[in-house]
Amino acid sequence: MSKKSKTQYANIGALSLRPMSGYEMKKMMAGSTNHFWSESNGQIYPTLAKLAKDKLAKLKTEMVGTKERKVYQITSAGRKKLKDWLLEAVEHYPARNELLLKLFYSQNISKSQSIKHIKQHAEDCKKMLELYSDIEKRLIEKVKNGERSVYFLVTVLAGTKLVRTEIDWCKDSIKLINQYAK
Amino acid sequence: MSKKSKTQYANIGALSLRPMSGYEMKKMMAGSTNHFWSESNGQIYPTLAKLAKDKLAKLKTEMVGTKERKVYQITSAGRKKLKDWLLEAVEHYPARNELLLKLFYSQNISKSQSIKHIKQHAEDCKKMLELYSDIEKRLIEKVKNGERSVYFLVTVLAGTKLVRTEIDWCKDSIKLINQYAK
DNA sequence: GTGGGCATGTAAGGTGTTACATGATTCT
DNA sequence: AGAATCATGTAACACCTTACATGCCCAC
Repeated sequence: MSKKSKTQYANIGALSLRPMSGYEMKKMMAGSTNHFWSESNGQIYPTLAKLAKDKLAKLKTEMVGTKERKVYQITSAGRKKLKDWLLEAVEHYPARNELLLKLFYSQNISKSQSIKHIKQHAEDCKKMLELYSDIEKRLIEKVKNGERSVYFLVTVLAGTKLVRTEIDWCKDSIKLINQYAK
Repeated sequence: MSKKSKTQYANIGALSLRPMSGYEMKKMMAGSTNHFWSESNGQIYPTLAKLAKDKLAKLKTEMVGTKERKVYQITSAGRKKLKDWLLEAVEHYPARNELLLKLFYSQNISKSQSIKHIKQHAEDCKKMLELYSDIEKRLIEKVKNGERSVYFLVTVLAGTKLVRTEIDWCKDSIKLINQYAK
């Protein structure tokens, strides 16, 4: 059996911020937890239904014209479940990184080819850094103004710090490869 | 359908270093690619068999006493397959990080509780840093002595740089949470 | 003699993605 | 009118891990 899924908790967590529909949850994840957690529709909708079945969330169907909109609201049992999980020790996922895997075996190709991948990665990181930096700035302001966003801030800080390091690593690696690879 | 698996390439890659049995490959991965790529027996053995079937590797069964030992050797078709993949653009995996997920929703618990997770993570990182640093030192020596290990070095460098950054981030985050969380 | 490392493999089962199906509403 | 967005959901399928099954060999 595989490692216990954390999807359920990611979804109760989202509902702990405010009541939401599946569609909104998807958007919300794409906009704020995307760099460390994201889920597809194939997970969100069934999980939300199960949450309601297990009384961890309460379903309220709103009508938008003739179209329904299913808004889920966390229950006290749901909050309890979330807290219990938050207190549990963090489990580690074996991370996979295809760039590093390719580099590890790059003796088999020319240095210009392997450097191309690294340069591309640096570009990608720079784009992400721009994005995260803006969010970071706004969150720092919010936190200083007394809003309770420290926890959002620390997750974004992880993003900015790590991509900055990756950009550094790209530079160092290119130098090393240029100097020492055949 | 899910993203195309890279398992096959990880295994041909390993065979590009030297002929190996499944058992050795497992050990080898645990010892050197573990921080960015690892595989279980349930993947390695069937993949190796398929590689032989597809003529990407050649199987030689050695006898150790009465016990067989299946050593796989990369073929030229295998090398070609590996090179083609090495030249392809890197695909990104959506990384999941349970610590960040927990922190994101940690308004729901006390700051001492959330800080506990971060401290634990810092400890874990420090252990990894020790481990990686040793390997890094040895590889730097090798590279300076003209051995072709630059590519191994850059992957280890990614490890050390990133965990160092994570340790920094832990410190910063603890401060921020202490100062601003309720 | 027994525990641990060597060595190969399979079965079961959960996880999660992609792609599809469907249709209303709103913006250009 | 047509495209984009809102909105919900399912089916098929690949992927990967865990756990098990099996048995030899060697050192203590």
